[in-house]
Amino acid sequence: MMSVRHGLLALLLEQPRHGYELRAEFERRTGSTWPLNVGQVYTTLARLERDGAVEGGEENDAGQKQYVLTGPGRAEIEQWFATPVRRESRPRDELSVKLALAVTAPGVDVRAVLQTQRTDSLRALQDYTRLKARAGEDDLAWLLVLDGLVFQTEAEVRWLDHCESRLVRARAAASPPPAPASVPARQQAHR
Amino acid sequence: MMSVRHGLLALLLEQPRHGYELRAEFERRTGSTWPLNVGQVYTTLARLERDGAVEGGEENDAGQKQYVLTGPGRAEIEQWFATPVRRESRPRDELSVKLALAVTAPGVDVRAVLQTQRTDSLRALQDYTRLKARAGEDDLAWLLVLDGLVFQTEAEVRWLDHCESRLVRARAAASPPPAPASVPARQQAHR
DNA sequence: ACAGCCATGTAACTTGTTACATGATTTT
DNA sequence: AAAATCATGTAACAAGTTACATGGCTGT
Repeated sequence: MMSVRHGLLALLLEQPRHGYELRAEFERRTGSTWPLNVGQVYTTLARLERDGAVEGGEENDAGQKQYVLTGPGRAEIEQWFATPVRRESRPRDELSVKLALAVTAPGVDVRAVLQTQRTDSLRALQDYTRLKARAGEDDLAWLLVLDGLVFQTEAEVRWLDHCESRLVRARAAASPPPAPASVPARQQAHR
Repeated sequence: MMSVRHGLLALLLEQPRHGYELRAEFERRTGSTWPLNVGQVYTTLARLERDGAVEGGEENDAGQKQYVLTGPGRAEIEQWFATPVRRESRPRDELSVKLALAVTAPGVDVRAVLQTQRTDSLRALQDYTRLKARAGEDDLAWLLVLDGLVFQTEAEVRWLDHCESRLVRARAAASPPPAPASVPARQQAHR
């Protein structure tokens, strides 16, 4: 995490900016996915100033309060860019947790959970494709983010399919003793 | 988010349990990825009790404080299973943000960022494969989680490659005017 | 006796997030 | 004049997370 904190630092690496401008830039780059509340920019800036990463003294020609990176702030953001994002440092994946617990929870239809999620993920995929068509060639950052969403969502759908087939195999192995090879037991087709 | 909260509720759906047991079960299902601090189980249980989702009155035969689901708690967890995890409700993806901002940040070598991340992701992929080999066939939940990590990480690597080629294309389009078709400019091969 | 696990909890903190208040400037 | 946008901020809270305190019980 700390995406917002580091995001703001990264924007300040380009030039001094004021709060409202930071929000606009941040949203322009990352697209309207994950909209950023303006209030959060100010709270985050206050925390950054508290930590000595930025300074927010001087005012603009207009009455706008400019924030500038300090030395430690520059070090922090450079460190961020130089360090890979590790999976252990990311928040727990809610979908993984859900499925891991759904497989043994009583009264929970895992197939239904999978199906609901797949439907929604496929719908999301369509949305992204539509957005990509509308996004111009110019906005490189936004295009990359969108591509990332597409890649992630495609992987999610593949994983859901994979879960389903693994579940089927697990149940086949669990409930009936190995069926005779000659009669390929007709699973009940519907429901 | 709320993975821990809902995770605990899901475990309580199976049977009443006490705090320490909840941690053990949670970690067993989701594997040692994202380890769960015991303290967090108790803070989360306190919040769940505050919200009327669980009740933690009775003590075990041993001196263990058992927690049980309440009606509203049951409703909440069933709602969780019935609702897909939407991308908008997930935390901002730190890697997406990083790359979106890296492409225009001055003095930041995007290729280096991509390369560092790719190296780490590939290493993670190896770790997961090793873990999968060691995990028994029995632990279905843990296997599914691991598969999820593999799918996610593979998608990430593909995305990083995709970003690199898009960057190359964008720079080719930006810096030199379209090269004559007859001389298929030999890109420098190494480094 | 000591190490180590079982077990429960609390204090303190971080980041993320929203709802609200307030005013200036610009557009309609 | 009214509506919208620019602009700054604060109060309050949610969820995650860790470090620490405390005690019982078990095996060596």
